Amino acid sequence: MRRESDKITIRIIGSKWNLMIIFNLSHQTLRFTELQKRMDNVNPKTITKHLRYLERYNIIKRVVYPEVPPKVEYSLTEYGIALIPLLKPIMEWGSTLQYDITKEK
Amino acid sequence: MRRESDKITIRIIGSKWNLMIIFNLSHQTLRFTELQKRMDNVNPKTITKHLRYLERYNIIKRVVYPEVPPKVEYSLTEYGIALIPLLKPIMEWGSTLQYDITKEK
DNA sequence: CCGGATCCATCAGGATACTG
DNA sequence: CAGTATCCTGATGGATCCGG
Repeated sequence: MRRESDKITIRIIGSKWNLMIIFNLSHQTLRFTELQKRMDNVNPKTITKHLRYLERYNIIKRVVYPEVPPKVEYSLTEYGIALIPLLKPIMEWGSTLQYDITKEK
Repeated sequence: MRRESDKITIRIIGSKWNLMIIFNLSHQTLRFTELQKRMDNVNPKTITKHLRYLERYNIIKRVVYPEVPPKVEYSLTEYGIALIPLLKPIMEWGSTLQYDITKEK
């Protein structure tokens, strides 16, 4: 590992949940429940944990509307948006993955 | 998530260990113990598990030399090498990450 | 030297209930 | 609605030992 920042970067993109959140917010703002629905109805604790983590690194934005019932919207920040075009080529790369069944354990 | 392949891709790059292996092999072939040393001396079980996983997807290559003592070398395949230039921009992106201490929990 | 086998601690995440 | 709290289970990874 060359740089210290690489470890943090790996901790961010090396996480299934973080990636799923980022992808789901990549082209739209979503409320908590909407996001949860798109993430296979994972339990709220898991989502909250990763949302807070991404928020701390200024990758996503959390906007609370002081209403009843409560309304909270999540979206990517400028910084987070900058990640999307970098992730795209990797997904393209992954779309041609070949699973070797002979190495099945 | 748009495609089925995206889920697999996320399972590959959304893993700390997989990323660390790929990075460590990105510019050199390494033997098991050398790789282990560079990965903070993580236990062999963890390394083996992820090496096998990456091997099954043709991302890394495992070459066994029938010697005594045994010698096994790991390196990226052509397919794995193709991932490196795609990962680089993301590491650059991550090098400017800002941690927001006010959102410390 | 390359791992597989075993035992154990930790933790992520599921299920569910509940509140501001 | 947007979480937090609680309880629980399964997977992950550490530590150690051992064999080919």
